[in-house]
Amino acid sequence: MPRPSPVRDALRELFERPEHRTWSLEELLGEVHGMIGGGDYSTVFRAVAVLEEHGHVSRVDLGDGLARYEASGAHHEHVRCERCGQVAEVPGCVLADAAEAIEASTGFRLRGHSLVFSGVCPECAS
Amino acid sequence: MPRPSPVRDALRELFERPEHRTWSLEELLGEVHGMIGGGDYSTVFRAVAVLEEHGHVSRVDLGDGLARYEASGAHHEHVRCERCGQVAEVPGCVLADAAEAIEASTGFRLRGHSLVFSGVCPECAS
DNA sequence: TTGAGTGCAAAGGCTTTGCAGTGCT
DNA sequence: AGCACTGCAAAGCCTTTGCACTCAA
Repeated sequence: MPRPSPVRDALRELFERPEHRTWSLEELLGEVHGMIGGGDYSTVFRAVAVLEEHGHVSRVDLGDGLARYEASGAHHEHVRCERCGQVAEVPGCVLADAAEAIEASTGFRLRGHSLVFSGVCPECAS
Repeated sequence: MPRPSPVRDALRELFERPEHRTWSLEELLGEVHGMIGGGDYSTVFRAVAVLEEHGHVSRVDLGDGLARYEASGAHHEHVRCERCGQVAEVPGCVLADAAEAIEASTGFRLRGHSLVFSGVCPECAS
């Protein structure tokens, strides 16, 4: 039996929050720090790696060179502002229908996809 | 007036080839080396940066941590094999229709998107 | 005692940048 | 001479790993 893991527990709790957003490792570290008053970058890194292996979280790539993680489950895409980096969510999955056609045309057996829209958010546009 | 740039010229020629694929910096360096017998990683890097600024090529993120570049123009998505890393193209753009709905729901003004499907290619599946 | 969980520090891998040399213009 | 283009080398940034320590089982 594994011994208690405050860091991983904090992360698990974090990812169970109703707000479904993406977290970079640094943001996760900050949250963990606030929750248990400790924690280390590498520990967080390893903890999310375990959570990812167990299917609790998914690593997402928003194209800004940072690894981000989100709770598995409700799948959706993201929009990232080219100017300020703000990330918003796109409700619903736009691609459910496309998958089948793509499998037929490429011969690949699809298992996932990563879609990031980029543009300018309302604040930056004004 | 800029003086001649063998590296950039080679790259421009490379990106004008009919085969429309993505290139990592290392692959580009290899090609350039084969074309003009010289070239350097950083030179290639700066050359594609210029080409990108001028809108001739686009940087694409396939989610494997490598920067890749493709000729601007015909836009399409990619499928990357989770096992061997092979990249295939998805004919047509699946997302033309979705953009408008997304702008309405998020308030972002969209300028682009990055979509990568992942799965298992025919070779790896067998 | 044994090994999972941690921290600290350092290694890796790729991208970017600094700088001095070279050759057009 | 002035400056764009290059190469080489080094700096940056994140991610990932090594190692030694602590503590529950």
